[in-house]
Amino acid sequence: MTDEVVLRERDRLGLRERKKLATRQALCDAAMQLAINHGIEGITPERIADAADVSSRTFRNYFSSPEEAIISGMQESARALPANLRARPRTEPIWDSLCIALVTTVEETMSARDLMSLLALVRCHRSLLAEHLTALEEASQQLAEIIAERTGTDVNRDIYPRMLADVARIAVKSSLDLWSQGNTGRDIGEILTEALDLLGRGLSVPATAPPITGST
Amino acid sequence: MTDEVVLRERDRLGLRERKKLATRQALCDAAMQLAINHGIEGITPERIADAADVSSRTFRNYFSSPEEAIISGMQESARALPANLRARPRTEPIWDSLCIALVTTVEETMSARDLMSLLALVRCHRSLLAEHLTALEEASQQLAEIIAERTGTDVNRDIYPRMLADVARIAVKSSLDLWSQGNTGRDIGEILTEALDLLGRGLSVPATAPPITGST
DNA sequence: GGAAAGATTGCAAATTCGGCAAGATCCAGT
DNA sequence: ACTGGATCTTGCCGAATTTGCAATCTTTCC
Repeated sequence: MTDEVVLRERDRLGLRERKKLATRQALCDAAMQLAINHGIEGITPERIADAADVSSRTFRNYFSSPEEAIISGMQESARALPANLRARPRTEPIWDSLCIALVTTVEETMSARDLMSLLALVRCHRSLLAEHLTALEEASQQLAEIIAERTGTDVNRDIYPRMLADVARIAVKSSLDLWSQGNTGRDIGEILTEALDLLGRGLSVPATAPPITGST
Repeated sequence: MTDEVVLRERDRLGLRERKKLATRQALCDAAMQLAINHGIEGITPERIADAADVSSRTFRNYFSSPEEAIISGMQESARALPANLRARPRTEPIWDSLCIALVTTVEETMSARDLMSLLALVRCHRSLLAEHLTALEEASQQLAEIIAERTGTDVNRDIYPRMLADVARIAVKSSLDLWSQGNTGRDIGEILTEALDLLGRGLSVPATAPPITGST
C-alpha cells in the first residue's frame, strides 16, 4: 500500500517537476520582495535571478520581464478560486456560490499584508498595471468556463457566463484598489461583500446613499 | 472680428501644438492601417514612422511600442465619452445618464468598420490586449471621477463610483468582444444596451436562461 | 528681428533578447 | 543499479532594440 502511495505521489509530481515549480516560485518571491523593498525602478532580471540563486538566463526561461514575474507571484495566491467555486454545492444559486467563493479566496490570500503594498505599487506603474490587468483577464476567462459548466451555458454563444465572470473580476479589482489605498480602514472581505451586493442587486439603484455600510 | 476669431483659435491651440497633434495622429493612423492590412506581426516602429513620413526616432518620442500606437489610435475615437456624460442633465438618474452616454459614444465611434477588425486582432494578441486593457482602465478612472462629482460621492472613500465606472467598462468590453466576433449580425448599440440592462437589473437573477440572446 | 523654447532627426553607446551548445540532473526501461 | 534519453540550467555571443545626446529647424514671444 505504501508503494502505491509513493507511486501515486510520483505520478502526480516528479522530482523534476517539483524543482521546476520551486525555482519558479523562488523567482516570483524574489521579484515580489525586491519590488516591495526597493520599488519597481531598478529591478532587473539580474537582481531577481541573483536573489533567487539562479542565473539571469534562467530567469528569462521562465519570465519575459520582471513585471511578469511580480504579477505572476501575486496571482499565484489567487489560484484557489476555481477550487473554491467548484466546492460549492451545485444546487446553490450560481450568484451565491460565486460570491462566497470570491470572498473566501480573497480573504485567505490577502492575509499576507505584503500584498497590500504590492497592489499599491501596481496602481502607480503602467507596466505592472498592464500585466495585472491581463492576468485578471485570463483568470476571468477560466472563471467564465467554470460558470458556463455550472449553469449549462456556452461561453462562445451566451453572454451570461462572460458577464458574470467579468463582473466578479471588477468586484475584486475595485475592492482591491480601494482597500490597497488604505484610507478606509476596512477589511477587504467587507469591502468586497459590499461590492458584490451592489452588483447583485443591480446598479440602477439610488446612488448617493452609501448602499451597504448602513445595514440594519 | 475675424481677428478675434483667429486670436481665439490661436489661444486655444498654437501652431506648434497643432503640428504635434497632427504627427501623433498620423502615427496612430499609420499604425492602425498597418495592423489592419498586414496583421500585428512584422509591425515595427520603422514601418509606422515610414508610413507617417517621420523618422523612426520621432516615433519613439511619441510611443514606446507599436502596440501603444495602435491602441491609442483606437482610443482616440472614444474620447467623446466624458463630454457625452457631462452633457446629460444632472437631474437624470446617474445610471440612465451613463447608459445613454455609453451607447451614444460607442455607436458613434464604431461606425468606422475598420475598428471591428482591429478589435478582432486585439482579442488574439497578448501585447495588444494588455495595452487595450490599460487604456480601458484609464478611461474608467476618468469616468469614476465624473461619476463621483455627479453623485456627490468620493472616489477615494466610496466604492460606488468606481464600481459604476468599472461596470460600464466591462459592459463595453463584453459587447465589443461579442460584436467583433461578427457572429451575431447585430448592431453594437443593441448589444451594449442589453448588456447594460442586464447589469442595471442586477446579476443575481436566474442564470440558465440566456438573458441576452433571446430578447422577445 | 532676435532670442528662448520646443520638435525632429541621425548617430552611437548601452541594454535587452534569444539561439545554441555544454554540462548537470532526472526519468524510465532493463 | 546502470544506462540512454530527455530536460533544465547556464554562459556566451550576435542581433535587434532602446536610449542619450547634440545638431538643425520651426514656432513663440518680446
